[in-house]
Amino acid sequence: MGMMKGAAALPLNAILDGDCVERMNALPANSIDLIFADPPYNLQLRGDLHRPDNSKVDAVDDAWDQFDSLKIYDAFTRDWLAAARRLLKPNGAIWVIGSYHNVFRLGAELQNQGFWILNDVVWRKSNPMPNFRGKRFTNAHETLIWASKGEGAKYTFNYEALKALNEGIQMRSDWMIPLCTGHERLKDEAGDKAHPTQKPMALLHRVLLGTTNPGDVVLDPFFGTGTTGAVAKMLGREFIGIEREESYRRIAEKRLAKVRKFDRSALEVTTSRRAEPRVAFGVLVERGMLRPGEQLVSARGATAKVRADGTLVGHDVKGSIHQVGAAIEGAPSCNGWTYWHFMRDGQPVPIDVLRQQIRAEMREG
Amino acid sequence: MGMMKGAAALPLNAILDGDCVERMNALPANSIDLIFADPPYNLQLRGDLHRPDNSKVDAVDDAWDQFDSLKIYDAFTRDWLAAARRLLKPNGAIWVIGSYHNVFRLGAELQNQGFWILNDVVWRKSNPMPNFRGKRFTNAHETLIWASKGEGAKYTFNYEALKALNEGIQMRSDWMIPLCTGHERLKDEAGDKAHPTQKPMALLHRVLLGTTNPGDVVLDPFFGTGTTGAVAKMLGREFIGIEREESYRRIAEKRLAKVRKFDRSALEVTTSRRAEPRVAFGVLVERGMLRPGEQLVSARGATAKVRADGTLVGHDVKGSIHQVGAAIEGAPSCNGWTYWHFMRDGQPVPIDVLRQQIRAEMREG
DNA sequence: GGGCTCAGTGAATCGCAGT
DNA sequence: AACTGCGATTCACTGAGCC
Repeated sequence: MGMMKGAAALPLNAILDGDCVERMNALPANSIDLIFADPPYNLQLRGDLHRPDNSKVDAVDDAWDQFDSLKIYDAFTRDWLAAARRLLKPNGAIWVIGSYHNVFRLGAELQNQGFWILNDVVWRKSNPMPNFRGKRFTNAHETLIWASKGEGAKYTFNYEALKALNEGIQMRSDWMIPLCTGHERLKDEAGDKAHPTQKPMALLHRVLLGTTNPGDVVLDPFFGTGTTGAVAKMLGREFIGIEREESYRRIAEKRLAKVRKFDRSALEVTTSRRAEPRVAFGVLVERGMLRPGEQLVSARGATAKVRADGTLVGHDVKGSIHQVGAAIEGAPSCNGWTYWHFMRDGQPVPIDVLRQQIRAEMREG
Repeated sequence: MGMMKGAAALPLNAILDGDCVERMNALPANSIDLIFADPPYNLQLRGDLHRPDNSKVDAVDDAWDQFDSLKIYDAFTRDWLAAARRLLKPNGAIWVIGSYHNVFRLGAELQNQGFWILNDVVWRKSNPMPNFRGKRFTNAHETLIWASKGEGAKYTFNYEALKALNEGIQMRSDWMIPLCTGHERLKDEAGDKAHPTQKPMALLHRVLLGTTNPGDVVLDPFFGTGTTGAVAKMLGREFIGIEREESYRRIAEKRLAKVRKFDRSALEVTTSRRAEPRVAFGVLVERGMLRPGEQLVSARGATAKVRADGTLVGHDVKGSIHQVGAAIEGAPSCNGWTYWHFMRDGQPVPIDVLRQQIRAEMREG
C-alpha cells in the first residue's frame, strides 16, 4: 500500500493517543484480526449546531435539531468504521456495542460498508439501574453486533469452547452478565468512578475467547480504561488501544501493568473435530485394522463390504464410506465415520474408534 | 383538523386488503393510537439448510420477503413508516419488530423521520431453533422498538399493570416468551403452518396491555393471520388490519370471529413458565471468581486445573467439572459442584458457594 | 387415564481444505 | 479462482401413539 518498511510493524500491546481515525489510518492495512469498539454516543454536539441561515427552528416538529445531530453522528460513525475496515484482515471480524440511542446507526452503517452481520448479541444486565420515574421499561440490556468483513468471508468462531463455557449447550445470542462494579470498577484519585461506561471483563472474556485465537491482534479504537486490553493480555492475545483522553490512558497503563497472562495450558480450549487432522478411511485398511472383504453394518441394519482401496460396496452402490451411507439412507449427506460399524466379539463398534486410535498415534509420533 | 365528516370514520375491527401504504394514506391523519408493525425481515437465505438428522429446515422463502437490495428495502421502509407517522395521533406510539437482518434499518429510519425511541425490547425465545452447523451463536432473540411520535411527545405507559404482570418487579427490556407453537399455531387446510412467522399472543398481550388503554385504536399494517387483532379484541381495544395476501386474510377473519373479549385462556397457556437457566461453571471463570490455571481439589485429594473455557484438566482427562470428577472416581456420574473445592486462606471451599453467589445476583437483578 | 417413547419443528443471512 | 469431495452438526417443546 505504498507503506514504508518499518511502518508495517504494529505497535503491539501499546496505547496510542490522539484521534482514532488518524491513528488507524497510520497503521498497515489488513493487519488486525479483531476489532472491538465501544464508541461514544453522547457526543454533546447539540450546542455546537448552527443552522446556516440562522433561521428559527420550526416548533411544530422538533426533529430538526435531532436530525442534524444524527447526521453528524452518522459521519463520525462512517469515518471510524471505514478506517477500521481497512485495518481488518480479510478473515477478520468486528464487534461493536451500543444502546438504542446509537446501535441502529452503527448496524445500518456496518451493512452499508459491506460488513456481514453474523449475530446481534444482547448483553442482559443482571443488575441494571431501575427506571426511577416509571415512565419506560427498565433499560436492562445493551446490544453487540458481530460482523465479518463481507458475505462469504471466513471468521473465527470457537464453537466448542463456547459450548463448554455454557455447560455443554450451544451459546445463545443473549448473555446474562452483571455490570462492572465492586473491585473491578476502576476509581480515580478522588475515589469516583474513573470511566462512566467501563465494561465488565466477563463480557470481553466471552467475546475474545469465542472469536479470536491465542496470538491474534485485537484493536480497540475507543480504549477507555482498557478492559479490552486487560482481557486480551490475560487470554494471550495481543492488543492495540487508541484513546484520546490522557486521564483514561494513564489509568489503563497502570491497570495493564498489573495484569497477568494465564498459563498456556489453561488457554488451551475445547476444540471441535473439524480442527483434528483428517484421516483417510483407506488408512485403516492399509494398517490392517479392517480387512478387505470385511463387512460393515449400520445401526439400522444396512451392510457394505470393504474394498482394498478404502471404498465400500453396498447393494448397488460403491464409493466412499460417506457416499455409500448417504445413498443407502437416501440422504443428502452422511458421516460415514459414525454411520458404519465393524463387528468385534459379536458387538458393533463404530469405525470412528479406529480413527481415534490413529489420531492418538499421530499426536504421540 | 379540516377533515370532512365521513372521511374521518375509521374502519374499526376490519381487515383491509391491498398495499399497506395506499391503504394507510386513505385513512384520516392523526387518528390512530398505536401502530404495531411486523414488516418483512428481508432474510437473505442462500442454499438449503439441513438438520444433523438430514431433515430439511422449512425456511422463510416467501416472495413477500424478497428484496433486490438494501436500497430497495430502505425505500420500502421509508414509505410505510411515513404513512404510519401521518396516521398516528400526536400522543400515539409505534412498535416495530425485526431481527438483525432488518432491525438496524428500521431503527435508523424511525430516528430519521423524527420518531423518538423510548425503549428497545428484546424478545428472548425460550425455545429457539438451534444453530445446526455450529457456525454462530444460536439466534435466540428478536428486537422490538417502541417509539413515540417525537421528542417530548406524550405516550401511554401502564407502569403498574406491567409491574403486576411481572410479579411486582418493574418490567425490564428483555422478555422471555416462547415461540408460537402447539394449538396456538394456525394451520391451513393441508395441516401445514398457515403463516411462516406467526407471533405469539403473549408478546402482543404485553405490548397492548402496557402501551394502550381500553378503547384505543391499534393498527397493524402487516396483519398476517391477525395476532394483533386477536389480542386487541381480547383486551377491549379496537383494531384495523391491513394484509395483502388473500389466504392470510381469510384465516385471520375466521380466527377473529372466534375470539371473545377478555378471553385470556390461550394467553395463560403460552406464558413462559421456564425458570432461569442453570448456572454454567464457565461463568465463574468468565467473571474472575476462579482464574484459568487455578487448581481445584476434591475432598479425597484429587486435583484438576481450570481452563479458560470452563473445562477442567485432570491427570489424563479433560471435560466438564462433572465429567472429570466422574472419571477420577471411576463413577458413572459425579456432581462437580460439590465434588470440587478451591483454596481460600489455606482452606478448601466448595465451588458451589460461588454458584450460590451468582444465583443471588440473578435473583436481585 | 397416566406415563412413556418417538417423531416433528421453529424468521437461518449455518464449510472448507486440497487441488 | 473454480471445482471436488470429505464429513461436521441440534435445543426445547409438542403431540400422537402405545402400553
